[in-house]
Amino acid sequence: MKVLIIEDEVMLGEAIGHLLKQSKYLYDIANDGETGLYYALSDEYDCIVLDIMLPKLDGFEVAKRIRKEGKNTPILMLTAKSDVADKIHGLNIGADDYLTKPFQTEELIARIRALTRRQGTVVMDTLSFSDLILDLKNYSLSCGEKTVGLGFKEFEIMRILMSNPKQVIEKETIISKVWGLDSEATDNNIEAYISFLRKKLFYLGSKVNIGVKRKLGYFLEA
Amino acid sequence: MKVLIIEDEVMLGEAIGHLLKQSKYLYDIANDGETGLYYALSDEYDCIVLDIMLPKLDGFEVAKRIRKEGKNTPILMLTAKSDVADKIHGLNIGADDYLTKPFQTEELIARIRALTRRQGTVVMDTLSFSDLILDLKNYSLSCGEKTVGLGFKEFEIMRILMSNPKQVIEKETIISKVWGLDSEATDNNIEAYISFLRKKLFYLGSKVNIGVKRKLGYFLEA
DNA sequence: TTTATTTTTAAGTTTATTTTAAGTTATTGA
DNA sequence: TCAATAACTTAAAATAAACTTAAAAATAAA
Repeated sequence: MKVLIIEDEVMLGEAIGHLLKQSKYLYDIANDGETGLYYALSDEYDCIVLDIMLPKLDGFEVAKRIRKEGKNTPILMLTAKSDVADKIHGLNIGADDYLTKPFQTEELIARIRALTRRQGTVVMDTLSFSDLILDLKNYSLSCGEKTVGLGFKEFEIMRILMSNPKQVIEKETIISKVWGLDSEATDNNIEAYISFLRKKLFYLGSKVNIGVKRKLGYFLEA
Repeated sequence: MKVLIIEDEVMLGEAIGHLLKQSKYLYDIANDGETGLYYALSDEYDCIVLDIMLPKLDGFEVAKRIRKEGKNTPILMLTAKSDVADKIHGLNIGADDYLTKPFQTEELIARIRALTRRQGTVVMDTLSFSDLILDLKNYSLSCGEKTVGLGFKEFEIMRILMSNPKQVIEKETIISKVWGLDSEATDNNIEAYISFLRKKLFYLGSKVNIGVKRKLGYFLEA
């Protein structure tokens, strides 16, 4: 799960990021409306935390354009004022929830959790493919009796592969979802993790293996 | 948008279908688990409404097999009991949402709408000609039961041929599309790949073969 | 802080794809 | 009919991509 934070107060942005990380979310931060919008449209995020007061493009404008592009990524708006008019305006424009600064950290996390939960649905807490079960709650992968814990990045990669089993996922996609859009990560980074994951699949004795399509990407096969 | 209803109570199935029709959805109905599963695997549906109590194969089993085949079509499970254990079991197996009978019709439609919304844009992910299917997502070519993986260049060539079946594609065109405009590649390069592809078509047992027009290029014929 | 874990880096190794090339077969037109 | 040309097939060589590791660096936890 990945959250985009659009917030110009650097310290606050980092603080939110830190909180999210502790709750096992990935995140990126954009410091102004323009870059924020650009990131938001990339489709990498499961939720967007959006400040209203922003340089270049204010939060309302950002939200409006995101919706205009047909994206319905959940948006949680942040504002300094507890102005009801602002709130209504934001919700009309397409924000999904609203939080007034200053806020309790638990409150923020709770709201993000609510938004990232699939609309009107109970959260799914495992993903499965063939004989594998990926536990989204405690970051473990199991096959029959055996279970192994996965590191953060191992987990994210496995999740991407297991949400689209048998489909070739481009390395590009994996890098931008796991390391971030503007990351320095190279193919070799992915390769190392794929190697780690394969070792774990072997240990688990699973029938599943991670296949590769040269020049393209990776996929799961039974 | 098309929904598959797997429900043995004929009246209920029809009623759901009727509701869906009013909301501009297309639908098919299967009356037992076995046919339901068969339909589900055809990849035509954007959402599946699945009863648990079913003849031949129960809903849990159907869901499990759908996921095992790597399909992640959203599944909305229906059940008569409001049993929590059932609910958890269903979600673990890969259902995306749950609804207890009897239910409000608005509720059903709202949930189906939620499940079909997050799917995003529909992309064409296969090309077909005669008995061949080229899978653009996992770079494979299949005919009936058999499937072979294609390498990058094999795939690109096959894609060009299959997008213009029966039309003669000049070698020039193939070279510039696959190797690049300013490449050093010779006709012999293409010939080698055509040979590889023919071998694979033979292995697949397809009726299709790659024909040649001397001095011009190649084409597919049934 | 120290310790443990995760992540990155980098080099050497392996492997799949791609190219080359030489021998074979088919097609064309003089 | 038979050169001549074009296309076919194949093995083996070359190349580029992917794999694997160990070790260094960074990060989180104690």
